[in-house]
Amino acid sequence: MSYKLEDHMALTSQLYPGVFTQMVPQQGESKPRRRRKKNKDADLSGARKRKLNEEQVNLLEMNFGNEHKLESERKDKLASELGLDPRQVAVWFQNRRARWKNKKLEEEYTKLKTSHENIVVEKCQLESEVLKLKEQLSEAEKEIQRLSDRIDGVSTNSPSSSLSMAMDPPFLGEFAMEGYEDAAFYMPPENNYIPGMEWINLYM
DNA sequence: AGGGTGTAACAATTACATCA
DNA sequence: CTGATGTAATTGTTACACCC
Repeated sequence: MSYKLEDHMALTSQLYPGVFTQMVPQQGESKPRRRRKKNKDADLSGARKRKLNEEQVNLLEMNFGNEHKLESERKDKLASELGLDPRQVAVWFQNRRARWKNKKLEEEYTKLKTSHENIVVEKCQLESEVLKLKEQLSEAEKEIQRLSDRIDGVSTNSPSSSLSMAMDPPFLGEFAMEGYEDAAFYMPPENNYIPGMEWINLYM
């Protein structure tokens, strides 16, 4: 039989190479599953042979490590090597794939959770920085207001001066320096630092 | 084209074993 | 003894290939 299941599966198993993803999950109303009866006639005579022994599990694990998918040829070979029914080998692989998938999902969840936590921390840091900057901006605005008021005061005392002249020292002529004790106002220090005006550096 | 059938894979569930 | 947990096995569903 030229069954091209692999071709179809290749498209749907991007997440877990070697393992087929679920077909479209059944959604909507889920039909009640028939319950299996307890097997009261279970083989109570001698060993139940339910648990696989360590050697069998080791070999199965090794094989699973190489390839999660189990072709029928490999299944039969493994089964005869392990002295198991091929059906048991198939079931073991099926269950093992389910466990592996669960583990991967858990890992993925942990990764996403960590990533989310980091982002939350970063968000907090950014928010506190925004608060700080807002505070600085407010201080700077207050400072501007203060200076502006001061200039207004100066212009009231000397009718001939104007705001533009006050803000533009070269036009103050020979009285320029005497009129202002606080030279820093128009001649910032070397480091350009003005208390409460740190923000201005952002634009310089 | 489309319905029937077989097959393989999977999720969900059950049954049993083991351990604290 | 009992509940929790792990795992082998079963059941039901889905998608696909193939045939008529």
